[in-house]
Amino acid sequence: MYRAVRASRLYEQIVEQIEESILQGALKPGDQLPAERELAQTFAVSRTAVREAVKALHEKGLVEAYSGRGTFITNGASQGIRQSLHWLLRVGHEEGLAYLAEMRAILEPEIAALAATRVEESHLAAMREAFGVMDRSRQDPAAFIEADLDFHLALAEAAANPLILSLIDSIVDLLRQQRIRIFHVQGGPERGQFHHSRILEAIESRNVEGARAAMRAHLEQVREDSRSSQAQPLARKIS
Amino acid sequence: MYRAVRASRLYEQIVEQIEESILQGALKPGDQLPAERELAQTFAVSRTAVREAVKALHEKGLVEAYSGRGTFITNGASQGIRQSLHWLLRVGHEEGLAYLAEMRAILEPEIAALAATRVEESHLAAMREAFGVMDRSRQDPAAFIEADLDFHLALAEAAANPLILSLIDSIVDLLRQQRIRIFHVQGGPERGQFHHSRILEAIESRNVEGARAAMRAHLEQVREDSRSSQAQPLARKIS
DNA sequence: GAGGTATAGTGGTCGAACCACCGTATCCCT
DNA sequence: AGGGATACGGTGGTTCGACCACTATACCTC
Repeated sequence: MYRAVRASRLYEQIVEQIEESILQGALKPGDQLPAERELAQTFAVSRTAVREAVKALHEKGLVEAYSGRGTFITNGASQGIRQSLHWLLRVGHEEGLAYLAEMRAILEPEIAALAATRVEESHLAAMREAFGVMDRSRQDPAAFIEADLDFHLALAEAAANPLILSLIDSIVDLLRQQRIRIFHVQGGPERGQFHHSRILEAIESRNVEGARAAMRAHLEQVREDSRSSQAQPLARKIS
Repeated sequence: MYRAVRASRLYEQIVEQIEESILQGALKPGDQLPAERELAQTFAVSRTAVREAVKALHEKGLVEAYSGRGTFITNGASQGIRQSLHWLLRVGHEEGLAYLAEMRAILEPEIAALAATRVEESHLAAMREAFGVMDRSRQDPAAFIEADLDFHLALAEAAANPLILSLIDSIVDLLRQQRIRIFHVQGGPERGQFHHSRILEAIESRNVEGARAAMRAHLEQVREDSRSSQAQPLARKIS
């Protein structure tokens, strides 16, 4: 059944060494990686091997290469999660969005609860800012949705769990691309803002149970709006 | 701020075409990808470009290459999630495990709840099997832990949400590597089995609230055992 | 028939060369 | 002296052709 593990794979060793350098702090996000030709010399391997290593690092989201400029370290460690979810969504087609919504329904209330215990002033400021933008953008779907996602992202940051943050970051990114627009249901933004304000208030007053309940109510409303917008597909015309 | 998106990147186009083939069903898991030299001819590019594409697909977890045999399609779409979590854990060091535990604490009770509504006989069989193995392995830490993880995995499968399943699958895989062993706390396995049986019963009788509560209680116990095992680090000696 | 041995095909690595692109320093013209 | 076109060096992207290590299979020998 099992096959002997081969330690070989030259480029993997290079990947590990570079990853180690990042972990040690020798390479920080934004730093430029040495040129491929130089790395090849350093590791005493061909440039091909180095390129494969860089390619792997790129796919992991640890590095970004710009032709003519160089390769730079990024902090997009959640890149891989985003891509995986993206793929799972593609193979899942329509049901995929339902699964994504279900996952949100599980995560977000607890995120709100965590946020209520750990929130700091900077997060509150970001949330208030996003809330304000939404208030001013009831006529601008794109801006409203953008701010909506920012709101949820700030909330996830307040929960202060990098793993969960990465997950929500990926989900938000997917929603941004899919451009869910339950938005145009009659009175949608108003109802959304009502719930947002309740969430914000609960977080501000460190009310754990209140935050959880408010988020649940919010998601419940979004789900119902989503259903009714499917019933009248005209509302989906807006890009 | 933004930079023009360059569509170029030859190998990315190849990646997309192959991904498309997989989505269309022309390539199914287990199938062998055409040889690199052949693909190069098909796409009318150099073998190098093909290799970079294959490398990218490999990093995404869509493909597995064996030297001397060929490259095969895999169904490990959650590979990327695993790697990302693995990386986030590495950069997070010690706290990482706490964050992981927190995420589990959020997900698993809801998974149990979902499972209670969707479970099928095959999942129940898998869970009973894992339960039985644990019962017979109170003296064998490795086997017990393995079965424990299987139990939680079967539960996640019963929840019938592929996104969540991928996540739990990744988390379980990480825990397997990290070899958490709260196991050796006095009476640990017995307490664990008590909770497992309660969870199993709740799922069997489709008791949503009961399943959620039982899982919460289980995780709570694990957390306490984990704390006390840190207090007496001797228990960590077992590999 | 059982054994080992050639063989052909696979992915992995190498090296050299060329391309397209970018930033900058330089030079020339005004 | 100032400002804009230009040349240059460096970077990643791509190509080619060759060789290596490995694997499975077919063949050949005993």
